[in-house]
Amino acid sequence: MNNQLYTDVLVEVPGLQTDRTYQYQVPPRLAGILQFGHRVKVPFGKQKITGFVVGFNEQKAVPGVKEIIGLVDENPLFRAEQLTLARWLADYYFCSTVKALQSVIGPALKKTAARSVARLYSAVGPEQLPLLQEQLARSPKKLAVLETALQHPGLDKRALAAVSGASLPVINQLCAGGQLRVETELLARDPYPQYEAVRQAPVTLTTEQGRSVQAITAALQQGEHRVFMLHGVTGSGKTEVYLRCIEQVLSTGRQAITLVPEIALTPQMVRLYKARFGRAVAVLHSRMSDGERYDEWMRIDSGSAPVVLGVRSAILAPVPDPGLIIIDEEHEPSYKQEEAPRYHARAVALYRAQKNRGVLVLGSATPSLESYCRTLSGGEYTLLNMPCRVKGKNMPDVQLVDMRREVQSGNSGIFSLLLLQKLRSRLHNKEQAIIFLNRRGFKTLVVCRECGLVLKCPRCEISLTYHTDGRLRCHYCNYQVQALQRCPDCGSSQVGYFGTGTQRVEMELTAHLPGARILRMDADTTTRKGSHEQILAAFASGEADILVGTQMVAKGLDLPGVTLVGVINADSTLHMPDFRAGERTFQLLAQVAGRTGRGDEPGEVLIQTFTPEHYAVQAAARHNYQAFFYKELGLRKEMGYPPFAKMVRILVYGRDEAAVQQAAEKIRAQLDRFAEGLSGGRIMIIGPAPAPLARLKEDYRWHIILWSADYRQLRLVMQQFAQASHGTLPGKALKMSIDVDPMYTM
DNA sequence: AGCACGCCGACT
DNA sequence: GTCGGCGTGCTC
Repeated sequence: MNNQLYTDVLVEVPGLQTDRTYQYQVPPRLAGILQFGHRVKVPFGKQKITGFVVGFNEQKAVPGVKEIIGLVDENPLFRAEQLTLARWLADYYFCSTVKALQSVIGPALKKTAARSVARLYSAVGPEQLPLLQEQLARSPKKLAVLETALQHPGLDKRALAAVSGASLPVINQLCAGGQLRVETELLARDPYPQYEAVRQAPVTLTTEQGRSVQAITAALQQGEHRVFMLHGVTGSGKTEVYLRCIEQVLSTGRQAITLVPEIALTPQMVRLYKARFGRAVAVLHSRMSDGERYDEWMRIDSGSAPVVLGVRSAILAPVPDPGLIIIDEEHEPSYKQEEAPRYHARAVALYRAQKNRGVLVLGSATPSLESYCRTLSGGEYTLLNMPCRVKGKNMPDVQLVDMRREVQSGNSGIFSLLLLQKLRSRLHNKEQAIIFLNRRGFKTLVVCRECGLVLKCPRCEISLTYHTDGRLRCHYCNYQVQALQRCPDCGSSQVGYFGTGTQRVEMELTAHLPGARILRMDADTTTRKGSHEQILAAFASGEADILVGTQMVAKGLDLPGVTLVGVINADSTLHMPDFRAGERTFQLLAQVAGRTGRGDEPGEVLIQTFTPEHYAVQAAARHNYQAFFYKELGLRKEMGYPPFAKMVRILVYGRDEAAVQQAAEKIRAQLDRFAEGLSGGRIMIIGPAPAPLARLKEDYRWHIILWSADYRQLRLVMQQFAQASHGTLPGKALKMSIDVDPMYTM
């Protein structure tokens, strides 16, 4: 259908960040065969590289046009919509189109030889058996094989050998001689073959669930683009709402994508979907083999799996007509890809839903500020509230312990007296407890242990970080001040640095509670695959009294035998040098506070903190999202941070610190020049400053952060910069990354 | 990424 | 005088 002579190819050259296509001549032997979406081998300079066919021409555009060498795959790998999506990604996130395309068609590129079986059939019919017996009188093994093949058609080689008692070479001879016919059958890998659709007794929806389902299905029937924010506390039954809505969208002949965070995509979750939709479900997650993912991808592409359940990258799946996209736990930072293209699955979902007149449902107990503020009056999202737990379970009691008082009364240990007392009573009653250590803080954080003051940058409201040169620095703008001996607020000399590890907690716990059986779960004890589950299983079966762990225990908090959860340092994430520190602390504490007490016993939560009056801590303790939201929103507005602005972060990194700093300074000067030429909304540019993670894997890291309420202006600056730099830096040892809407500024 | 072109220092 | 340093630029 295309008698085109020339083709546009998007080339894949490492180190070359270009959105240009290159024209190649179509050799006669590929005329009529070469199609849009084909992966091809092409000459490029002196090398041979791969590229993707993205267009055709009748006319030569370049005098020295070269010829395509050949096809890499038999079939095209993508359709026009997928290229459009890749182009959007490349444009929005300032990365090369090939890189974006490679992400969009990821699994298709990793095509592994599909598993197949060679089934064997006798080439002669049973009526010829007497004749065979005569012919093969001197080859009893061959005869036995053919007789077996007649009796049991369709065995594979090994089975045929076993049943007939012959060896494999005999069978191979028969195949070669044509007496056995070989049929190759492709096996589709099904990663979850054991979960088939089972009819269940229909669940009766709560009033709130019913209302939410009705609102969403009504929109689905209208076939209009809408966005719903499903704000439901943990245990309010959001999943059932999702399943009902998917049923509805399937009935209109369209498809649904559900995204869940990595840790939530457990076998139980898959079982739930498979039980409702059976083989219609395709699952995509990072622990699958390339082959399994490829098979699921193809089932999606062909339309035979209209229900997609997966992690972040599933938002790129080749679903033909996604009428419904659901993002569960939409606030989770794992939806942001931390390598190019640095996309946020929620942003991609919004794009696809808009383009496709689809419905987007964002579910969370602790919605991101970005999303929730769009439900306010005048916003474009519709809020659906589900404030109650199903079956009338109550939220657990949360108590705050002021650690400053503990210090004042002479207890400078990790544990408050109250926590120790409660732990002892749990041990006595043979109940279990979890100690949650919010460790992801910085040892270099400066805190007054008397009044709880944390030193902050006067310009950025970001916590200052202690450097070994004795100075305190802001990792946003590079503000510096000499380290203080005394607290500037209360004059106390009890100024110290934060940092408590799980090992130390475990040790001190053993000292305080001799005889208690303690399990530790953190990055050190969960290196092996599955060790995470093993530790939780051991704890669930009562092999230990206390489980000590970091973030990752948060998902194991549903254990019914647990009646106490203790949080050691609620503050440590609070004062991370990041503008989202408060939001992340609230989300974490709210999650902890919301997850216990699912058994019959009411759960109890104890949060130790140096700043009990902090709004994020207070709101989490009271299960009050609104209180947190409005306070945080006010602060963001004051500072002009997202969601009131769009933010872009440029990170420069490399082995040579001086070169890194110099390059970062050059970039800053360049950005200033680009920004100067614009009239419009103001663009804030700070840095270059050493990134909070100033050194990572041998590389020194400096960054520049830009933000503006006027996103178009910011884009104009960035577009000029991206064009000028081509995504690369002069000097071989220097690297750069551009992060649009960064989740972390570390 | 490779590989060319191109303009300044120490060698036969 | 030339050989070669790797800075800058291009690859259909």
